Amino acid sequence: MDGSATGAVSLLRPVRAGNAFEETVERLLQAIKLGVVAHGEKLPPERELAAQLGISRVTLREAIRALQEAGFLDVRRGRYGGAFVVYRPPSPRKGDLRRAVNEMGAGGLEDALTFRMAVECGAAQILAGTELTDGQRETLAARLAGVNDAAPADYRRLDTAFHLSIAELTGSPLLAAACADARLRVTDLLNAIPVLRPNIEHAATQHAAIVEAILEGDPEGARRAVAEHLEGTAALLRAFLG
Amino acid sequence: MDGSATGAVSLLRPVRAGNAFEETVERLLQAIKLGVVAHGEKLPPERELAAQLGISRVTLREAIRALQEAGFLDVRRGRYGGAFVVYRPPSPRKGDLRRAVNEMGAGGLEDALTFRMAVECGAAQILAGTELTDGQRETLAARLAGVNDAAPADYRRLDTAFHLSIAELTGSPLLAAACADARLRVTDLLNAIPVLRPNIEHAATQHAAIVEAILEGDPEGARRAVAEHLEGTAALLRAFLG
DNA sequence: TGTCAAAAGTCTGGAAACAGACCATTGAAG
DNA sequence: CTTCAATGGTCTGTTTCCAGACTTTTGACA
Repeated sequence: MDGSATGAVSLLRPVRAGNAFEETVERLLQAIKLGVVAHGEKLPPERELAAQLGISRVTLREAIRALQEAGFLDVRRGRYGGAFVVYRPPSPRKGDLRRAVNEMGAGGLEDALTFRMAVECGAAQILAGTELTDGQRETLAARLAGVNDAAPADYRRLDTAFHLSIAELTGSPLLAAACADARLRVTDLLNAIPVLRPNIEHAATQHAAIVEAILEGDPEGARRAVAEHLEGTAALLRAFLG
Repeated sequence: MDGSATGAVSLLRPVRAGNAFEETVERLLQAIKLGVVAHGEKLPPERELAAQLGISRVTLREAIRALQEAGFLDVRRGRYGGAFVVYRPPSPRKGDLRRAVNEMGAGGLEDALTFRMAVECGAAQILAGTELTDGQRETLAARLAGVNDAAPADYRRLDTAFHLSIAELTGSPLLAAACADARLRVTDLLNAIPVLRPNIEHAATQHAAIVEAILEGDPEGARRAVAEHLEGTAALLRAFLG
């Protein structure tokens, strides 16, 4: 009477995310845009990076070359050489946001926001409910300070670092990966709206509340603070979408 | 001073999950063990399934053959033929659980449980915070009834269906996929412990509480109910681990 | 100023995966 | 009892991807 109950939502999904080359380009681009590898820094050596990504050096090199030709990387040979990030997030222009939303497809925006809400709230709540070591407390404080001291050009990057550190501190790689994934899905959107003074200040207050709740060991409070913060971001996006 | 702030936790992870063949075998096996395709039912036709999985028919056929030789599938030709599931979850034996845990590697158990806690709680909370249509309410009630009426042999399968339907009803495919993934990571563990009467009854009470909170639109309550339920499952696992 | 280690660049043979056409089998329906 | 559509089974050529050996470049350091 029930049959294939689960609707097969997840088991018939693609085994491989298409083409290895394209997937690699995408991944590297995310690392660059997200600031995992900051401007002026270089990617790990090809051999090492290929191993980490689980692809052959040939495929990786094709991806790197594509990014080089697109102006994201500057590749230098010889010892002390490497693939250097040559990219500054451009000032967002009108229409970028709309375009980014369209790229996500129908329902993609709500999906991403819902997903992010679920995993980030969960991470904060869990972290607040665990005993923290001094080292963990310091890391959290440092990341918070990092965002607060950020120059506008670095703001998104350090904001990302702050959010992800919460997930990482839970000690669950799966949860951390989910939060990173969620963040990735909204990066293009966030990069498409300007970094405004009042928004930063508002976010700073909320960030502080999140950290406070976590350090005090208040799971409910931490969850609520993150939810409020993310609601704010979502509202901001919707506002810019008019 | 900050550098590669995010620790690169997620961006240097493998682009492809190894071998397409092995990955496909794994995926199909999960679908079978999880009961997405129940005993006696058949997989979709090869051509269709290959398209859904994003792989070639050749690769899919290799995977099907492997599962056939391992005794999970019975493949019949001709019209009305197909790959029929021939598998009954065996009664768990002592030692199965330990083995399953060891297969997950160090830290894998806590990781999976933490991840599941975060995403399932998030899904329930979000669902409880949205306006539900009559259809959604009915689906939820039906799944709850399904678990309660389940024969022991079907219990895990219908329990899975219940849990996943919460995530699916949020309307966020990403969240649903995350919950499915979380569930998958504990299926082997759950299958390794016996389905005992008192546990089922206890779970039934908790399931009812979850549904009630969701239907009443009580996000906090829904979250708490799911958390309690999952804590119970986790405790059960730990108990069997001694 | 020469050395040399670490990095990118190049090449080749082979394995994995794919696309698509075609064959063989089956059992329900007419 | 014949038909035939749906399904699994097979084959061929192509593309993608890989593993690994080898070459070239570069700049810090002795």
